[in-house]
Amino acid sequence: MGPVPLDDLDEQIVAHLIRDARASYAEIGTGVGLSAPAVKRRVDRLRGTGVIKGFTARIDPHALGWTTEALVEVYCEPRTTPAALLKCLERHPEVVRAETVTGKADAVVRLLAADVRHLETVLERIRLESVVRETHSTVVLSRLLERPGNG
Amino acid sequence: MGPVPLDDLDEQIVAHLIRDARASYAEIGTGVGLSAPAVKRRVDRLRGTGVIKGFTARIDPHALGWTTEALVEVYCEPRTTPAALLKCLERHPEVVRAETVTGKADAVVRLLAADVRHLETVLERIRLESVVRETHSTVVLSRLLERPGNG
DNA sequence: ATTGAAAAAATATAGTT
DNA sequence: AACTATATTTTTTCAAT
Repeated sequence: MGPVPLDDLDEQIVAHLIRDARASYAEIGTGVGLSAPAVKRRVDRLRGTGVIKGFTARIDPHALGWTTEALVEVYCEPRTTPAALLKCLERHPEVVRAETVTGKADAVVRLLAADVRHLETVLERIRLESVVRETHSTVVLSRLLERPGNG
Repeated sequence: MGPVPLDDLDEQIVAHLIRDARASYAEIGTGVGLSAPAVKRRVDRLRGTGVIKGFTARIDPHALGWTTEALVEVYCEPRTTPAALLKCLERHPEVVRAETVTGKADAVVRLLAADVRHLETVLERIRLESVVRETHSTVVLSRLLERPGNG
């Protein structure tokens, strides 16, 4: 699982797939000066080595009426394992992302809720979890910048 | 720009595309009991209404040797507009995401760096920006949970 | 708004340099 | 490791219900 070296062609192919994951191999090939089968071989290899984890649709939650996002610092009870925290968090569908962090908090959790009222109920639900000691929330006002792929 | 209502079929199609953005229309159609053209029409409509913003490849930064992620609270100089902050942040390719937030900080920025040394140089660069007054960083230890699509 | 059929395009799998 | 050619699959278009 060491660092996988990408040549210029791989980088261009990855960049193209980040921009448009449904681009045809032929289209990508035109851009990088490769035939469609050659592009496919490289994409297969990039998936095999784990560089490309998969392809996903980017959804606009606002268009669906999910207007409220929050970043929540979660403080856990002593001796809570990451696995236990994960098991607890994945019970809540509003949790869109969670990662353990350095600092006072144990994890930062991203929540997506329909509105502030919904957000409040989610936070209540999460604070009821036995492994959660405390939560500090900040509400997201607007997305300034988003670079897909890693974002 | 009001909330777009999705019926069950739309929801299933969106869910399928979040799981695999390169799935063929025929494959999606088999899952939801629709013909390929019918699926395509719905996907086109979902793109038109902005529900689907696009399709992207999910990259594993670790596989590429980008091992260090950080969440940075950015405190701006008084009267800094979001537009000015954006203009400043997009100059730094390590900024993967940025959003304005409630609370003491003005924005939360996600950074992706090759290593801690690289992270340090990025933070120095950002702190040199005239609109930035202060930064509080926390380093990401591990991704616990990630639900693609909105994540 | 979906279906079905036909045309066009893209993909997978060869074999070749 | 990449190209060309070919068989197969998929996408797209269009007419019809």
